[in-house]
Amino acid sequence: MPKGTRLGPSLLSGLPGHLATDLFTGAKPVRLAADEVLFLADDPGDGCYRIEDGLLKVAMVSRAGNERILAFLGAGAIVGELSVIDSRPRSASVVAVRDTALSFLSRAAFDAFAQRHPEVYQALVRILATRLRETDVVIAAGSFLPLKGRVASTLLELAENFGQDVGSGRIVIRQKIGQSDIAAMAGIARENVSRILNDWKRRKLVSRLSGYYCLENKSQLEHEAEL
Amino acid sequence: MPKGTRLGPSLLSGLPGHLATDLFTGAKPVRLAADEVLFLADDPGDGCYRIEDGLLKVAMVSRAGNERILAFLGAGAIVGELSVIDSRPRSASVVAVRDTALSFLSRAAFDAFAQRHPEVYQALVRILATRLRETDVVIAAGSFLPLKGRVASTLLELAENFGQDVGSGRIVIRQKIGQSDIAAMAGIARENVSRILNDWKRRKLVSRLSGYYCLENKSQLEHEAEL
DNA sequence: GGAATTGTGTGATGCCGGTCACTTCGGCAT
DNA sequence: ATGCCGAAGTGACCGGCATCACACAATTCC
Repeated sequence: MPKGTRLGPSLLSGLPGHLATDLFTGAKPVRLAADEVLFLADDPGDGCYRIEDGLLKVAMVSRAGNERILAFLGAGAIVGELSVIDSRPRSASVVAVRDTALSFLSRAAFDAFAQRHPEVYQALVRILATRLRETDVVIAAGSFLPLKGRVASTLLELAENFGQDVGSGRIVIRQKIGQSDIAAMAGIARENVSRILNDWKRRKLVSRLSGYYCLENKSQLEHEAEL
Repeated sequence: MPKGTRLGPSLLSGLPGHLATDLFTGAKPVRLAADEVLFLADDPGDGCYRIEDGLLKVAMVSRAGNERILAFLGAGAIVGELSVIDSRPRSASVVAVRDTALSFLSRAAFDAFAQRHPEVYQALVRILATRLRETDVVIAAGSFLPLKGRVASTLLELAENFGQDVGSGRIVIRQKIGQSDIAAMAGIARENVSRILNDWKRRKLVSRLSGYYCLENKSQLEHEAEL
């Protein structure tokens, strides 16, 4: 029997334990049903949320209706902090992928808490730094990589966040992600994701395990993502 | 005679006055000649810099040698903070565009100061939030906009940072930016920048004022950048 | 002041990848 | 099972943009 279940650690961008619980005690619970929107880009924003349970999708939508997915966020992640920090409108839209439980923290409450516990800023700085590095990688991928590379890169990112190692280097992505989601993350057409994924299935780089995508050969995928 | 010289405010991402001076007193001065590199992506990083004077270019370079410019940073800006925050390697390369004077602050010095003045974290959070929003815009542009749109968007970004209003809505970009720079910022081929810019010259959207590009009609450009 | 170097303009060519138009599959409810 | 509907495969086409290959400024430098 293989080793089993290790959860992606820092990549959910959570705060260190006690801080999170302290900060969000008294936060107002919010529930979202699947496909319900939390907020839209350009909405005014006066608070942030912590994901207690469920899955959210962060995306930008063009006037033409195309969407570019910036991230999927799971339990423990903070979402909507930017507006709390700089009081500007929301920079992206957030929708629940499935039923999700959140805690809402108003800017006022945050500010009050932060006044008493300046350490939150330090934690926030770490979170933002991580996000910044991630988006830099996305920009680099979009600039330099051809289709395959971007898909590989996307798959690896998903594996980081939602991967579960099931022995001999095989990693299952334990979320029902469709190929249109992958397409929107990589910023390419859905049809091409199909073609590429099939090619990789034939070459045993990925497989489908009861509905979930599974990386059979991570290092080879990493190789596809280079240059 | 027109109004003249107003400098782009927050977009150089500086810290509020007294903090910056306090934080960087005792920082070691560093000088870079034009085209000298400050550091390269993946270098280990153990400190950050403040730009006292001059101009730096932040870019990522692909294995194939193509470069994607993330930002130009001028006096007052902080560069290299990410590595100070999370102790990871530099996320991008930085080169001096012209002779530049910097102050170097080691991570140790930063940590020590931050311990005594937790407000720096709050300021840092603001800076990072701004950067995050900027890169989001870049991703959106890269995802949704056609060539012209990206060039327009790039020009407007430059105008934000280095624009000087010279009356009747005309904005001169007071830096010697070549069209290969614009190309690398927009992530497109240099030749196309040439074609597009000429088209816009004919249509009186932009002009060349003694070697500097000048936006004749900002709102029209903004329109080109939409959808 | 010319030569060397660097930046800019413009056409011709080709290909990557998006779009269209289907077919086929897979899950889920009747 | 049977039918339904959304997701996944696949080919044909075609257009936007990179690339190549230069001519032509415009600087910089002896």
